[in-house]
Amino acid sequence: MDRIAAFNECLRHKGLKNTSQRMIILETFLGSKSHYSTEDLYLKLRKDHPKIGYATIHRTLKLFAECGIAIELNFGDGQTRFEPLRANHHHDHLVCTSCGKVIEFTEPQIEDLQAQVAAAHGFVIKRHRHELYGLCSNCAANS
Amino acid sequence: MDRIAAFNECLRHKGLKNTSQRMIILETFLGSKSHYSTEDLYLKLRKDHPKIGYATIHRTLKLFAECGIAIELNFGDGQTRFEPLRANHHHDHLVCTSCGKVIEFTEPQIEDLQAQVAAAHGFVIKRHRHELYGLCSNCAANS
DNA sequence: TACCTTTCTGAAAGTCATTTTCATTTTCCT
DNA sequence: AGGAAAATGAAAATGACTTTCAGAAAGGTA
Repeated sequence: MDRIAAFNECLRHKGLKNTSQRMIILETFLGSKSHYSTEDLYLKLRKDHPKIGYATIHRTLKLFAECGIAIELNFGDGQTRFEPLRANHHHDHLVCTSCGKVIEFTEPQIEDLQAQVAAAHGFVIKRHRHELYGLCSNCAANS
Repeated sequence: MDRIAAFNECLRHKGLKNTSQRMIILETFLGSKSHYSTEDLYLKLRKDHPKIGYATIHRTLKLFAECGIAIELNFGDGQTRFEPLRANHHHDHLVCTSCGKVIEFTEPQIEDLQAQVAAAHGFVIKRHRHELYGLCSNCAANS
């Protein structure tokens, strides 16, 4: 099941309706590797779909997160960003605090250790956030 | 050097002044294990020091972070929290999404792996955020 | 100690991302 | 096709945080 089908499934499950706006937003959202804020996506969509309002885009991004189509990211700049989620492709982030570049990484050993830590405290983990902030190779070289 | 002395040192270094409000806020802040939001600390201080304003408390908490007395935490609930920082005592967090309980953990192997990941991408890490969200043992048992 | 420049403070106003409201439009079940 | 339920978009509201500003306090200097 691709992500568009998964979203439709989620809408049906929640008793919500499929609208042209939601499809347009979903396709644009999936068709990029970016980490969109509502503002980013609003500006991008405005070119071809000037009638779609900011509130609708924000509501829809939150809905994507609820449906498991996207995850919310917060890199501490005051804006929530949304990232398209690929099934079975969990990853964490390296964030350059100078140029804003974001690199994804996966480290199964860290995942294992996390699970051990949680188990040691009796926690049942639902999700986690792991972000490394610093300078990317370019910015480190030029500073 | 204790943290009060370190704070005074930082004030002097920045050319800032030591005021009674800053000392009151610092002592209250250090005298607790909590993860304070500005609001939390404002409400707590209001009992004994009703004249200290919200803005002063928030400015002071930010200043603590700049001076390395505190770190800013963001658990995704829209409020920034500040945690007193002990020298040489880095840790990460387990957060219960049901009751709000926060447990600190340390896992040196994870720290090592992080450093390896960063090095593999040429990143120079300045700080990181690692939070595990789920249900604490109590909440897991009662759900 | 008295002065005086700089920084602080508190209240109120301002920002800004996000959320809600509400009148109208659209979806989709029967 | 008809109609209940949900969605939309514009505007207003919210809430955390930040800034402004006039008076107060700190702390260096003479």
